[in-house]
Amino acid sequence: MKKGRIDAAWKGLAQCQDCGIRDLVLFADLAEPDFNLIHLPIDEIEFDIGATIYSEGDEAGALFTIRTGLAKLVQHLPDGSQRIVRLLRHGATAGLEATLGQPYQHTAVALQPILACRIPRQVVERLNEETPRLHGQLIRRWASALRQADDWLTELSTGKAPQRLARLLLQLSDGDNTVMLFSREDLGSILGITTEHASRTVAEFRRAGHLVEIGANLFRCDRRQLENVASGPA
Amino acid sequence: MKKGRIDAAWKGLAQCQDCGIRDLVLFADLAEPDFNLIHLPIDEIEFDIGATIYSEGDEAGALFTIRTGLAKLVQHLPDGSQRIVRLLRHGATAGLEATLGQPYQHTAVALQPILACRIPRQVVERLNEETPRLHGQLIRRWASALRQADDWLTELSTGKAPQRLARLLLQLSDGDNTVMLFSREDLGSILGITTEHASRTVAEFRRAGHLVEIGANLFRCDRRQLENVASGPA
DNA sequence: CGTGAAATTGAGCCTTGTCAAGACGAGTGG
DNA sequence: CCACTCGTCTTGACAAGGCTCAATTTCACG
Repeated sequence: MKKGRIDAAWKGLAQCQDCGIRDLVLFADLAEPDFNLIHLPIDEIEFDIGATIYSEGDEAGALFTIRTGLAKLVQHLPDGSQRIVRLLRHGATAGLEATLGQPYQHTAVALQPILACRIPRQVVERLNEETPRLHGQLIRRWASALRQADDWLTELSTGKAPQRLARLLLQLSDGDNTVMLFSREDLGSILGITTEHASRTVAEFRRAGHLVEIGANLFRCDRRQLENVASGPA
Repeated sequence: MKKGRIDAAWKGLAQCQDCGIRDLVLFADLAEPDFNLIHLPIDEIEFDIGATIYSEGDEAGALFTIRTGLAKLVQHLPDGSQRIVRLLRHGATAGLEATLGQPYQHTAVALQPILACRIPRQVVERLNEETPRLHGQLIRRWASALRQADDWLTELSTGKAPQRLARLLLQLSDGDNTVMLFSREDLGSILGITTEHASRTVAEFRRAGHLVEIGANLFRCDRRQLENVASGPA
Protein backbone atom coordinates (compact mmCIF):
# COMPACT_ATOMS: atom_id res chain seq x y z
CA MET A 1 0.00 0.00 0.00
CA LYS A 2 1.55 3.27 -1.10
CA LYS A 3 1.93 5.85 1.59
CA GLY A 4 0.57 9.32 1.27
CA ARG A 5 -0.71 8.68 -2.22
CA ILE A 6 -4.16 9.98 -3.01
CA ASP A 7 -5.99 6.90 -4.16
CA ALA A 8 -9.61 7.93 -4.54
CA ALA A 9 -10.71 10.93 -6.53
CA TRP A 10 -14.06 12.54 -7.09
CA LYS A 11 -14.85 12.69 -10.78
CA GLY A 12 -18.16 14.50 -10.92
CA LEU A 13 -21.86 13.86 -10.64
CA ALA A 14 -23.38 10.94 -12.45
CA GLN A 15 -26.16 11.56 -14.95
CA CYS A 16 -27.96 8.30 -14.50
CA GLN A 17 -30.44 8.80 -17.34
CA ASP A 18 -27.57 9.07 -19.79
CA CYS A 19 -25.50 6.28 -18.26
CA GLY A 20 -23.50 4.51 -20.92
CA ILE A 21 -23.95 1.13 -19.29
CA ARG A 22 -27.44 1.76 -18.03
CA ASP A 23 -28.78 -1.60 -19.13
CA LEU A 24 -26.16 -3.34 -17.02
CA VAL A 25 -26.61 -1.54 -13.77
CA LEU A 26 -28.91 -1.39 -10.78
CA PHE A 27 -31.08 1.31 -12.33
CA ALA A 28 -31.59 -0.63 -15.55
CA ASP A 29 -35.35 -0.90 -15.21
CA LEU A 30 -36.15 2.55 -13.92
CA ALA A 31 -38.49 4.73 -15.96
CA GLU A 32 -37.87 8.41 -16.63
CA PRO A 33 -40.04 9.77 -13.82
CA ASP A 34 -38.31 7.53 -11.31
CA PHE A 35 -35.14 9.54 -11.68
CA ASN A 36 -36.87 12.52 -10.15
CA LEU A 37 -36.97 10.59 -6.92
CA ILE A 38 -33.21 10.82 -6.63
CA HIS A 39 -32.68 13.69 -4.24
CA LEU A 40 -29.11 13.08 -3.25
CA PRO A 41 -26.09 13.38 -5.50
CA ILE A 42 -24.66 10.24 -7.04
CA ASP A 43 -20.93 10.78 -7.25
CA GLU A 44 -18.58 9.26 -9.73
CA ILE A 45 -15.41 8.24 -7.99
CA GLU A 46 -12.14 6.90 -9.29
CA PHE A 47 -10.10 4.45 -7.25
CA ASP A 48 -6.46 3.64 -7.91
CA ILE A 49 -5.16 0.13 -7.68
CA GLY A 50 -5.01 -0.82 -4.02
CA ALA A 51 -7.46 1.85 -2.93
CA THR A 52 -10.11 0.83 -0.43
CA ILE A 53 -13.69 1.47 -1.49
CA TYR A 54 -15.10 0.61 1.91
CA SER A 55 -14.09 -1.40 4.95
CA GLU A 56 -15.56 -4.33 6.80
CA GLY A 57 -17.55 -3.20 9.81
CA ASP A 58 -18.00 0.40 8.67
CA GLU A 59 -21.47 1.81 8.66
CA ALA A 60 -22.80 1.30 5.15
CA GLY A 61 -23.88 4.69 3.88
CA ALA A 62 -23.86 3.83 0.21
CA LEU A 63 -23.57 1.13 -2.35
CA PHE A 64 -21.40 1.27 -5.41
CA THR A 65 -21.85 0.38 -9.03
CA ILE A 66 -18.59 -0.65 -10.65
CA ARG A 67 -18.42 1.04 -14.04
CA THR A 68 -14.95 -0.05 -15.06
CA GLY A 69 -12.15 -1.98 -13.39
CA LEU A 70 -12.07 -4.86 -10.96
CA ALA A 71 -12.61 -5.03 -7.20
CA LYS A 72 -12.07 -7.71 -4.60
CA LEU A 73 -14.27 -8.35 -1.59
CA VAL A 74 -12.16 -9.47 1.34
CA GLN A 75 -13.43 -11.08 4.51
CA HIS A 76 -11.35 -11.37 7.65
CA LEU A 77 -11.36 -13.90 10.46
CA PRO A 78 -10.72 -12.96 14.06
CA ASP A 79 -7.38 -14.79 13.93
CA GLY A 80 -6.16 -12.50 11.16
CA SER A 81 -6.45 -14.85 8.22
CA GLN A 82 -8.38 -13.54 5.27
CA ARG A 83 -10.03 -14.73 2.09
CA ILE A 84 -11.17 -13.01 -1.04
CA VAL A 85 -14.78 -14.09 -1.36
CA ARG A 86 -15.77 -12.42 -4.60
CA LEU A 87 -14.59 -10.36 -7.53
CA LEU A 88 -16.71 -7.53 -8.87
CA ARG A 89 -16.57 -6.32 -12.42
CA HIS A 90 -18.19 -4.02 -14.88
CA GLY A 91 -21.84 -3.56 -13.94
CA ALA A 92 -21.68 -5.29 -10.56
CA THR A 93 -22.91 -3.76 -7.33
CA ALA A 94 -20.76 -3.57 -4.22
CA GLY A 95 -22.09 -3.09 -0.72
CA LEU A 96 -25.64 -4.38 -1.14
CA GLU A 97 -25.73 -4.72 2.66
CA ALA A 98 -26.27 -0.99 2.74
CA THR A 99 -29.88 -1.48 1.69
CA LEU A 100 -30.48 -3.51 4.84
CA GLY A 101 -28.97 -0.97 7.17
CA GLN A 102 -26.24 -3.41 8.08
CA PRO A 103 -22.56 -2.52 8.29
CA TYR A 104 -20.35 -3.62 5.41
CA GLN A 105 -19.51 -7.29 5.60
CA HIS A 106 -16.38 -7.10 3.50
CA THR A 107 -13.57 -4.79 2.63
CA ALA A 108 -13.72 -3.76 -1.01
CA VAL A 109 -10.41 -2.97 -2.69
CA ALA A 110 -9.56 -2.03 -6.26
CA LEU A 111 -7.52 -4.63 -8.10
CA GLN A 112 -7.57 -2.59 -11.26
CA PRO A 113 -8.27 1.13 -11.56
CA ILE A 114 -11.95 1.59 -10.87
CA LEU A 115 -14.56 4.08 -11.90
CA ALA A 116 -17.59 3.69 -9.67
CA CYS A 117 -20.88 5.42 -8.90
CA ARG A 118 -21.58 5.98 -5.25
CA ILE A 119 -25.31 5.62 -4.57
CA PRO A 120 -26.34 6.84 -1.13
CA ARG A 121 -28.39 4.39 0.86
CA GLN A 122 -31.28 6.81 1.12
CA VAL A 123 -31.63 6.99 -2.64
CA VAL A 124 -32.12 3.27 -2.87
CA GLU A 125 -34.51 3.25 0.06
CA ARG A 126 -36.60 6.01 -1.46
CA LEU A 127 -36.71 4.39 -4.87
CA ASN A 128 -37.52 1.10 -3.27
CA GLU A 129 -40.54 2.57 -1.53
CA GLU A 130 -41.83 4.50 -4.49
CA THR A 131 -41.27 2.27 -7.47
CA PRO A 132 -41.47 -1.47 -7.86
CA ARG A 133 -39.04 -1.31 -10.75
CA LEU A 134 -36.04 -1.43 -8.48
CA HIS A 135 -37.07 -4.59 -6.63
CA GLY A 136 -36.39 -6.88 -9.52
CA GLN A 137 -32.89 -5.59 -10.03
CA LEU A 138 -32.08 -5.72 -6.35
CA ILE A 139 -33.24 -9.30 -6.05
CA ARG A 140 -31.37 -10.21 -9.18
CA ARG A 141 -28.21 -8.77 -7.68
CA TRP A 142 -28.56 -10.64 -4.43
CA ALA A 143 -29.21 -13.80 -6.39
CA SER A 144 -26.26 -13.37 -8.66
CA ALA A 145 -23.95 -12.64 -5.74
CA LEU A 146 -25.16 -15.80 -4.06
CA ARG A 147 -24.66 -17.86 -7.16
CA GLN A 148 -21.18 -16.48 -7.56
CA ALA A 149 -20.42 -17.28 -3.93
CA ASP A 150 -21.57 -20.87 -4.30
CA ASP A 151 -19.64 -21.38 -7.51
CA TRP A 152 -16.61 -19.77 -5.96
CA LEU A 153 -16.66 -22.39 -3.24
CA THR A 154 -17.16 -25.41 -5.45
CA GLU A 155 -14.85 -24.31 -8.24
CA LEU A 156 -12.08 -22.39 -6.55
CA SER A 157 -11.89 -24.02 -3.15
CA THR A 158 -12.23 -27.62 -4.22
CA GLY A 159 -9.55 -29.89 -5.65
CA LYS A 160 -5.81 -29.39 -5.93
CA ALA A 161 -4.11 -26.10 -6.57
CA PRO A 162 -3.60 -26.57 -10.34
CA GLN A 163 -7.26 -27.42 -10.83
CA ARG A 164 -8.34 -24.37 -8.90
CA LEU A 165 -6.01 -22.07 -10.77
CA ALA A 166 -7.13 -23.46 -14.10
CA ARG A 167 -10.77 -22.88 -13.20
CA LEU A 168 -10.05 -19.33 -12.10
CA LEU A 169 -8.20 -18.58 -15.32
CA LEU A 170 -11.06 -19.96 -17.35
CA GLN A 171 -13.48 -17.70 -15.50
CA LEU A 172 -11.30 -14.65 -15.94
CA SER A 173 -10.50 -15.19 -19.58
CA ASP A 174 -14.11 -15.56 -20.48
CA GLY A 175 -14.56 -14.48 -24.08
CA ASP A 176 -11.13 -13.13 -24.80
CA ASN A 177 -8.25 -15.48 -24.05
CA THR A 178 -6.23 -12.86 -22.28
CA VAL A 179 -5.97 -12.49 -18.53
CA MET A 180 -4.62 -9.72 -16.38
CA LEU A 181 -3.39 -11.57 -13.32
CA PHE A 182 -3.18 -10.08 -9.84
CA SER A 183 -0.54 -10.30 -7.18
CA ARG A 184 0.41 -13.80 -6.11
CA GLU A 185 -0.80 -12.95 -2.66
CA ASP A 186 -4.29 -12.19 -3.94
CA LEU A 187 -4.21 -15.30 -6.09
CA GLY A 188 -3.45 -17.34 -3.02
CA SER A 189 -6.19 -15.64 -1.08
CA ILE A 190 -8.69 -16.50 -3.80
CA LEU A 191 -7.64 -20.12 -4.16
CA GLY A 192 -7.03 -20.78 -0.50
CA ILE A 193 -3.31 -21.50 -0.89
CA THR A 194 -0.13 -19.71 0.13
CA THR A 195 1.51 -16.96 -1.88
CA GLU A 196 4.47 -19.19 -2.61
CA HIS A 197 2.36 -22.03 -3.80
CA ALA A 198 0.39 -19.72 -6.04
CA SER A 199 3.64 -18.49 -7.53
CA ARG A 200 4.87 -22.01 -8.11
CA THR A 201 1.64 -23.09 -9.74
CA VAL A 202 1.67 -20.14 -12.13
CA ALA A 203 5.30 -20.91 -12.99
CA GLU A 204 4.36 -24.51 -13.61
CA PHE A 205 1.58 -23.42 -15.99
CA ARG A 206 4.00 -21.24 -17.87
CA ARG A 207 6.51 -24.05 -18.28
CA ALA A 208 3.72 -26.31 -19.49
CA GLY A 209 2.63 -23.69 -21.99
CA HIS A 210 -0.84 -23.27 -20.54
CA LEU A 211 0.06 -19.63 -20.03
CA VAL A 212 2.23 -17.31 -22.09
CA GLU A 213 3.23 -13.97 -20.67
CA ILE A 214 2.56 -11.18 -23.14
CA GLY A 215 3.01 -8.22 -20.85
CA ALA A 216 3.31 -7.16 -17.24
CA ASN A 217 1.24 -9.82 -15.49
CA LEU A 218 -0.74 -10.17 -18.69
CA PHE A 219 -1.13 -13.68 -20.03
CA ARG A 220 -2.55 -15.41 -23.01
CA CYS A 221 -4.01 -18.74 -22.01
CA ASP A 222 -4.68 -21.98 -23.79
CA ARG A 223 -8.28 -22.75 -22.93
CA ARG A 224 -8.11 -26.29 -24.21
CA GLN A 225 -5.25 -27.23 -21.93
CA LEU A 226 -6.69 -25.37 -18.98
CA GLU A 227 -9.94 -27.26 -19.32
CA ASN A 228 -7.99 -30.48 -19.16
CA VAL A 229 -6.26 -29.44 -15.98
CA ALA A 230 -9.51 -28.12 -14.48
CA SER A 231 -11.33 -31.41 -14.79
CA GLY A 232 -8.53 -33.94 -14.85
CA PRO A 233 -7.33 -35.28 -11.52
CA ALA A 234 -3.71 -34.58 -12.42
CA MET B 1 -29.34 -44.38 -0.29
CA LYS B 2 -31.85 -47.00 0.57
CA LYS B 3 -33.51 -48.67 -2.37
CA GLY B 4 -37.26 -48.87 -2.69
CA ARG B 5 -37.82 -47.01 0.53
CA ILE B 6 -40.49 -44.35 0.55
CA ASP B 7 -38.67 -41.35 1.84
CA ALA B 8 -41.05 -38.43 1.38
CA ALA B 9 -44.57 -38.37 2.69
CA TRP B 10 -47.40 -35.91 2.37
CA LYS B 11 -48.58 -34.79 5.75
CA GLY B 12 -51.48 -32.49 5.02
CA LEU B 13 -52.20 -28.91 4.11
CA ALA B 14 -50.50 -26.13 5.95
CA GLN B 15 -52.63 -23.56 7.76
CA CYS B 16 -50.25 -20.67 7.37
CA GLN B 17 -52.19 -18.26 9.57
CA ASP B 18 -51.85 -20.62 12.49
CA CYS B 19 -48.24 -21.57 11.79
CA GLY B 20 -46.43 -22.32 15.01
CA ILE B 21 -43.22 -20.78 13.78
CA ARG B 22 -44.83 -18.03 11.79
CA ASP B 23 -42.50 -15.32 13.02
CA LEU B 24 -39.52 -17.26 11.72
CA VAL B 25 -40.67 -17.98 8.23
CA LEU B 26 -41.06 -16.37 4.86
CA PHE B 27 -44.63 -15.28 5.59
CA ALA B 28 -43.72 -13.62 8.86
CA ASP B 29 -44.80 -10.14 7.80
CA LEU B 30 -47.98 -10.99 5.94
CA ALA B 31 -51.23 -9.46 7.17
CA GLU B 32 -54.46 -11.42 7.49
CA PRO B 33 -55.97 -10.37 4.15
CA ASP B 34 -52.78 -11.38 2.34
CA PHE B 35 -53.48 -15.02 3.05
CA ASN B 36 -56.54 -14.85 0.83
CA LEU B 37 -54.16 -14.41 -2.08
CA ILE B 38 -52.90 -17.95 -1.64
CA HIS B 39 -54.86 -19.91 -4.22
CA LEU B 40 -52.76 -23.02 -4.40
CA PRO B 41 -52.34 -25.58 -1.65
CA ILE B 42 -49.28 -25.40 0.53
CA ASP B 43 -48.40 -28.96 1.42
CA GLU B 44 -46.65 -30.15 4.48
CA ILE B 45 -44.18 -32.85 3.57
CA GLU B 46 -42.02 -35.10 5.66
CA PHE B 47 -38.62 -36.23 4.41
CA ASP B 48 -36.66 -39.12 5.86
CA ILE B 49 -32.94 -38.89 6.37
CA GLY B 50 -31.29 -39.13 2.97
CA ALA B 51 -34.41 -38.13 1.07
CA THR B 52 -33.98 -35.64 -1.75
CA ILE B 53 -36.11 -32.52 -1.52
CA TYR B 54 -35.18 -31.33 -5.00
CA SER B 55 -32.38 -31.85 -7.48
CA GLU B 56 -29.89 -29.57 -9.17
CA GLY B 57 -31.05 -28.63 -12.64
CA ASP B 58 -34.71 -29.50 -12.10
CA GLU B 59 -37.28 -26.92 -12.97
CA ALA B 60 -38.03 -25.07 -9.76
CA GLY B 61 -41.76 -25.29 -9.17
CA ALA B 62 -41.71 -24.49 -5.51
CA LEU B 63 -39.67 -23.33 -2.59
CA PHE B 64 -39.60 -24.96 0.82
CA THR B 65 -39.69 -23.73 4.33
CA ILE B 66 -37.85 -26.03 6.70
CA ARG B 67 -40.00 -26.43 9.79
CA THR B 68 -37.93 -29.01 11.61
CA GLY B 69 -34.79 -30.97 10.82
CA LEU B 70 -31.67 -30.20 8.84
CA ALA B 71 -30.97 -30.14 5.11
CA LYS B 72 -27.80 -29.89 3.06
CA LEU B 73 -27.45 -28.03 -0.23
CA VAL B 74 -25.06 -29.88 -2.50
CA GLN B 75 -23.45 -28.49 -5.61
CA HIS B 76 -21.78 -30.67 -8.22
CA LEU B 77 -18.94 -30.01 -10.62
CA PRO B 78 -18.85 -31.45 -14.12
CA ASP B 79 -15.99 -33.72 -13.08
CA GLY B 80 -18.13 -35.36 -10.44
CA SER B 81 -16.69 -33.77 -7.34
CA GLN B 82 -19.18 -32.15 -5.03
CA ARG B 83 -19.35 -29.77 -2.11
CA ILE B 84 -21.97 -29.05 0.48
CA VAL B 85 -22.40 -25.30 0.22
CA ARG B 86 -24.93 -24.64 2.93
CA LEU B 87 -26.95 -26.17 5.74
CA LEU B 88 -30.57 -25.20 6.26
CA ARG B 89 -32.31 -25.35 9.56
CA HIS B 90 -35.49 -24.48 11.34
CA GLY B 91 -37.09 -21.50 9.63
CA ALA B 92 -34.80 -21.37 6.62
CA THR B 93 -35.99 -21.31 3.03
CA ALA B 94 -34.74 -23.73 0.40
CA GLY B 95 -34.96 -23.17 -3.33
CA LEU B 96 -35.21 -19.40 -3.45
CA GLU B 97 -34.16 -19.66 -7.12
CA ALA B 98 -37.74 -20.70 -7.80
CA THR B 99 -38.86 -17.10 -7.42
CA LEU B 100 -36.60 -16.15 -10.34
CA GLY B 101 -37.88 -18.83 -12.64
CA GLN B 102 -34.45 -20.45 -12.66
CA PRO B 103 -33.84 -24.16 -12.25
CA TYR B 104 -32.61 -25.34 -8.85
CA GLN B 105 -28.92 -24.65 -8.40
CA HIS B 106 -28.36 -27.29 -5.76
CA THR B 107 -29.57 -30.64 -4.67
CA ALA B 108 -31.30 -30.45 -1.29
CA VAL B 109 -31.10 -33.54 0.89
CA ALA B 110 -32.36 -34.23 4.41
CA LEU B 111 -29.60 -34.80 6.94
CA GLN B 112 -32.11 -35.16 9.73
CA PRO B 113 -35.80 -35.99 9.40
CA ILE B 114 -37.45 -32.93 7.94
CA LEU B 115 -40.88 -31.43 8.08
CA ALA B 116 -41.23 -28.83 5.37
CA CYS B 117 -43.85 -26.64 3.75
CA ARG B 118 -43.90 -26.70 -0.02
CA ILE B 119 -44.84 -23.27 -1.37
CA PRO B 120 -45.64 -23.27 -5.08
CA ARG B 121 -43.78 -20.71 -7.09
CA GLN B 122 -47.01 -19.09 -8.26
CA VAL B 123 -48.04 -18.35 -4.71
CA VAL B 124 -44.90 -16.38 -4.08
CA GLU B 125 -45.19 -14.61 -7.41
CA ARG B 126 -48.77 -13.62 -6.71
CA LEU B 127 -48.03 -12.42 -3.19
CA ASN B 128 -45.02 -10.58 -4.47
CA GLU B 129 -47.13 -8.66 -6.96
CA GLU B 130 -49.95 -7.88 -4.60
CA THR B 131 -48.34 -7.12 -1.31
CA PRO B 132 -45.10 -5.38 -0.47
CA ARG B 133 -44.94 -7.25 2.80
CA LEU B 134 -43.25 -10.21 1.21
CA HIS B 135 -40.40 -8.25 -0.39
CA GLY B 136 -38.65 -7.56 2.85
CA GLN B 137 -38.62 -11.18 3.90
CA LEU B 138 -37.45 -12.34 0.49
CA ILE B 139 -34.58 -9.88 0.44
CA ARG B 140 -33.68 -10.80 3.99
CA ARG B 141 -33.51 -14.44 2.98
CA TRP B 142 -31.28 -13.81 0.00
CA ALA B 143 -29.05 -11.68 2.17
CA SER B 144 -28.80 -14.22 4.93
CA ALA B 145 -28.01 -16.99 2.45
CA LEU B 146 -25.27 -14.84 1.00
CA ARG B 147 -23.83 -14.07 4.38
CA GLN B 148 -23.87 -17.73 5.27
CA ALA B 149 -22.13 -18.55 2.01
CA ASP B 150 -19.38 -16.03 2.61
CA ASP B 151 -18.84 -17.15 6.18
CA TRP B 152 -18.84 -20.74 5.06
CA LEU B 153 -15.96 -20.01 2.75
CA THR B 154 -13.85 -18.06 5.20
CA GLU B 155 -14.54 -20.22 8.21
CA LEU B 156 -14.92 -23.73 6.87
CA SER B 157 -12.68 -23.69 3.81
CA THR B 158 -9.76 -21.80 5.27
CA GLY B 159 -6.99 -23.12 7.48
CA LYS B 160 -6.11 -26.65 8.42
CA ALA B 161 -8.57 -29.45 8.95
CA PRO B 162 -8.71 -29.26 12.76
CA GLN B 163 -9.41 -25.54 12.64
CA ARG B 164 -12.19 -26.03 10.15
CA LEU B 165 -13.76 -28.83 12.12
CA ALA B 166 -13.58 -26.83 15.31
CA ARG B 167 -15.28 -23.86 13.66
CA LEU B 168 -18.01 -26.08 12.27
CA LEU B 169 -18.65 -27.66 15.65
CA LEU B 170 -18.86 -24.24 17.25
CA GLN B 171 -21.45 -23.20 14.70
CA LEU B 172 -23.50 -26.34 15.15
CA SER B 173 -23.43 -26.39 18.92
CA ASP B 174 -24.60 -22.83 19.14
CA GLY B 175 -26.47 -22.40 22.40
CA ASP B 176 -26.54 -25.96 23.58
CA ASN B 177 -23.19 -27.74 23.74
CA THR B 178 -24.46 -30.84 22.06
CA VAL B 179 -23.95 -31.71 18.42
CA MET B 180 -25.56 -34.31 16.22
CA LEU B 181 -22.81 -35.08 13.75
CA PHE B 182 -23.38 -36.31 10.21
CA SER B 183 -21.68 -38.97 8.18
CA ARG B 184 -17.95 -38.55 7.77
CA GLU B 185 -18.48 -38.24 4.07
CA ASP B 186 -20.76 -35.23 4.54
CA LEU B 187 -18.35 -33.82 7.05
CA GLY B 188 -15.58 -34.04 4.51
CA SER B 189 -17.74 -32.50 1.85
CA ILE B 190 -18.43 -29.54 4.10
CA LEU B 191 -14.84 -28.99 5.12
CA GLY B 192 -13.28 -29.76 1.78
CA ILE B 193 -11.32 -32.78 2.98
CA THR B 194 -11.59 -36.52 2.37
CA THR B 195 -13.85 -38.85 4.29
CA GLU B 196 -10.87 -40.55 5.87
CA HIS B 197 -9.31 -37.33 6.98
CA ALA B 198 -12.59 -36.18 8.47
CA SER B 199 -12.79 -39.42 10.41
CA ARG B 200 -9.23 -39.04 11.66
CA THR B 201 -9.79 -35.48 12.75
CA VAL B 202 -12.92 -36.38 14.70
CA ALA B 203 -11.04 -39.24 16.33
CA GLU B 204 -8.24 -36.86 17.22
CA PHE B 205 -10.74 -34.48 18.85
CA ARG B 206 -12.17 -37.32 20.87
CA ARG B 207 -8.78 -38.41 22.11
CA ALA B 208 -8.00 -34.82 23.05
CA GLY B 209 -11.28 -34.56 24.92
CA HIS B 210 -12.68 -31.78 22.78
CA LEU B 211 -15.54 -34.12 21.99
CA VAL B 212 -17.23 -36.74 24.10
CA GLU B 213 -19.61 -39.18 22.51
CA ILE B 214 -22.88 -39.37 24.41
CA GLY B 215 -24.95 -41.25 21.87
CA ALA B 216 -25.09 -42.40 18.28
CA ASN B 217 -23.10 -39.70 16.52
CA LEU B 218 -24.15 -37.36 19.28
CA PHE B 219 -21.38 -35.43 20.98
CA ARG B 220 -20.91 -33.07 23.83
CA CYS B 221 -18.25 -30.53 23.00
CA ASP B 222 -15.92 -28.40 25.03
CA ARG B 223 -16.39 -24.94 23.58
CA ARG B 224 -13.38 -23.52 25.33
CA GLN B 225 -11.00 -26.01 23.80
CA LEU B 226 -12.65 -25.83 20.40
CA GLU B 227 -12.22 -22.09 20.35
CA ASN B 228 -8.54 -22.57 20.99
CA VAL B 229 -8.20 -24.96 18.11
CA ALA B 230 -10.31 -22.75 15.85
CA SER B 231 -8.08 -19.73 16.24
CA GLY B 232 -4.74 -21.21 17.17
CA PRO B 233 -2.43 -22.22 14.33
CA ALA B 234 -1.91 -25.67 15.83
C1' DC C 1 -26.28 -64.55 13.34
C1' DG C 2 -25.09 -62.95 8.41
C1' DT C 3 -24.54 -58.97 5.46
C1' DG C 4 -23.45 -54.60 3.73
C1' DA C 5 -22.61 -49.92 4.49
C1' DA C 6 -20.08 -46.72 7.19
C1' DA C 7 -16.25 -45.75 10.19
C1' DT C 8 -11.65 -46.44 11.57
C1' DT C 9 -6.86 -47.22 11.14
C1' DG C 10 -2.29 -47.89 8.96
C1' DA C 11 1.46 -47.08 5.56
C1' DG C 12 3.45 -44.71 1.91
C1' DC C 13 3.27 -41.07 -1.28
C1' DC C 14 2.01 -36.77 -3.15
C1' DT C 15 0.80 -32.01 -2.23
C1' DT C 16 1.18 -28.05 0.23
C1' DG C 17 3.13 -25.10 3.89
C1' DT C 18 7.18 -23.06 6.00
C1' DC C 19 11.33 -20.66 6.29
C1' DA C 20 14.89 -18.60 4.10
C1' DA C 21 17.65 -16.88 0.38
C1' DG C 22 18.07 -14.65 -3.96
C1' DA C 23 16.23 -12.17 -8.26
C1' DC C 24 13.76 -8.71 -10.30
C1' DG C 25 11.63 -4.10 -10.95
C1' DA C 26 9.76 0.31 -9.98
C1' DG C 27 10.47 4.38 -7.63
C1' DT C 28 13.67 7.45 -4.88
C1' DG C 29 17.32 10.35 -3.95
C1' DG C 30 21.91 11.58 -4.94
C1' DC D 1 22.09 8.71 -14.94
C1' DC D 2 23.27 5.65 -11.43
C1' DA D 3 23.04 3.40 -6.99
C1' DC D 4 19.92 2.21 -3.46
C1' DT D 5 15.81 0.48 -1.46
C1' DC D 6 11.74 -1.66 -0.80
C1' DG D 7 8.31 -4.71 -2.04
C1' DT D 8 7.03 -8.54 -4.75
C1' DC D 9 8.06 -12.64 -7.14
C1' DT D 10 10.70 -16.77 -7.52
C1' DT D 11 13.13 -20.78 -6.08
C1' DG D 12 15.03 -24.27 -2.98
C1' DA D 13 15.05 -27.55 0.79
C1' DC D 14 12.69 -29.57 4.24
C1' DA D 15 8.67 -30.56 7.26
C1' DA D 16 4.01 -31.24 7.83
C1' DG D 17 -0.40 -32.07 6.25
C1' DG D 18 -3.58 -34.47 3.56
C1' DC D 19 -4.63 -38.06 0.04
C1' DT D 20 -4.84 -42.84 -1.61
C1' DC D 21 -5.38 -47.51 -1.24
C1' DA D 22 -6.28 -51.24 1.40
C1' DA D 23 -7.30 -53.85 5.50
C1' DT D 24 -10.17 -54.15 9.54
C1' DT D 25 -13.67 -53.08 12.70
C1' DT D 26 -18.11 -51.48 13.98
C1' DC D 27 -22.80 -51.24 13.73
C1' DA D 28 -27.61 -51.26 12.04
C1' DC D 29 -30.75 -54.12 10.04
C1' DG D 30 -32.71 -58.04 8.11
